[in-house]
Amino acid sequence: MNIGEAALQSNLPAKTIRYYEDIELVTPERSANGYRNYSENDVHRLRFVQRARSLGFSIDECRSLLSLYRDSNRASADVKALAMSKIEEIDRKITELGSLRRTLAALADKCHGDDKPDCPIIDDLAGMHDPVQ
Amino acid sequence: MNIGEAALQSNLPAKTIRYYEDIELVTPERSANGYRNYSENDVHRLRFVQRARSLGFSIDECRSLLSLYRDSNRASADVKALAMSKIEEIDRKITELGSLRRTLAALADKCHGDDKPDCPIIDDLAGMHDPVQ
DNA sequence: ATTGACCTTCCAGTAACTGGAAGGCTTATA
DNA sequence: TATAAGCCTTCCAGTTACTGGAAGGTCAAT
Repeated sequence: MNIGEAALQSNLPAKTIRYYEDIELVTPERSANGYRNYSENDVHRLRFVQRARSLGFSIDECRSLLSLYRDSNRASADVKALAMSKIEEIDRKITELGSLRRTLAALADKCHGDDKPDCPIIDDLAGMHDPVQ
Repeated sequence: MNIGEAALQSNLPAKTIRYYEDIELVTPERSANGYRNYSENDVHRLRFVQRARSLGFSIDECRSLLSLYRDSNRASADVKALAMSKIEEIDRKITELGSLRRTLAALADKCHGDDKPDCPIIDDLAGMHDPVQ
């Protein structure tokens, strides 16, 4: 099938699919007219990548997952390890965002948010020093 | 002062500071020998940016914040609005990451993680279809 | 005079696309 | 048969916020 149909079936923009061919992630055959010709198998792989990407796996991790996917002898432990390290990464990010949020919320809370220039947020960013310029 | 000292005082790599000049975020004078010459004021601005960046503000948002900072007539409401929208953004990200985590954890939980090929994580990514090649 | 630490510019690469231009192919309609 | 719409192609450039490295100039101390 042409790239447009593959895009519909994989829920990915055609541009992205071309990009995936560029980086040799999913490489279709070509039809006589030079159009990309995606097999069912290719579309499976595209969908696979689409799901993995939306779960936060990087392209490189998708590459690993795809080769684990293709390799019927792979151990499920390998896949689980990838997933677990991804979970840890997510936990780190959530913690970081949480502390970011607390800081910002504390600042916003102190700021009266009216039309007067006095602003604790700016003061904090400025390190409580004299205003610039 | 030279860029090295400005780097120390602002807690930013020299490379990054040069980049900030490139994009006209913080633009120092030059000494006779062509070296960048950072004033106290410049360093304030660098620190300001460093703090704002570490709070998750984008470069463009830093630009807005800097001009609010410089403008003694700005309303604190403007700054608060920026902070609040940043907080909402953070909340969205945390929610997203949380649901990602739940999905991955559920998958990892179902996966026995041994040396056998049967793996629910891969099966899910594959959309439970036939394995690809 | 020469080392070493600092500074300069410029070029290229990162991640993962996205937008747009210029042009070829296909299919339907007038 | 002409042509228009809607696909498809490649290639180039831009995005975000830096980071690395090469080639070379400057400064301070020995």
